[in-house]
Amino acid sequence: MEVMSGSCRFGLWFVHVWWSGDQIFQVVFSKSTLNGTVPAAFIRYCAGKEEHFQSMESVATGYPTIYGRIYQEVRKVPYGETVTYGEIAGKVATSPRVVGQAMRRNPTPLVIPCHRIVGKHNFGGFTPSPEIKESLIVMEKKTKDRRK
DNA sequence: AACGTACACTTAT
DNA sequence: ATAAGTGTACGTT
Repeated sequence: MEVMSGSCRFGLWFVHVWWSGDQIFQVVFSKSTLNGTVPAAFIRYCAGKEEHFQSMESVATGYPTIYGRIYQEVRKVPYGETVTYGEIAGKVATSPRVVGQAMRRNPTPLVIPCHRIVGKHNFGGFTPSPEIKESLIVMEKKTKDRRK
């Protein structure tokens, strides 16, 4: 199938998505828009709905390296919650630092919710900007609380 | 192929 | 506050 691309709004940012069917190849945050459509799940998520991207699959979880297993673990952390780099590291028998690197190179944020991974003593980073990470966490917490 | 460096971390001084 | 330990990727020999 042909690979599609497009973007949708998230706050001051746009999220660009390259996908084909339920395969997600890449998602990047950008200040500028990009013509085309994105899967409905992204639109729902950006609108503040609780969205688990359950039906989507990221190419990254299939990586044959340790990154693949890290991404699979990260996918399991639930909407509105956060875990530490160290906890993920423990599950796949590697060091927290490696988890950090895997997050930095994550080709598909949101589908693989790297924004829910924080440091034990600090917030951790996010590319292109930690502000995004923070607003994602805040947004998720808010919608989760609203559900109660 | 080897080597050095850079990290979105953690734990112990 | 600082240093040492850590694993992987990546650029440069």
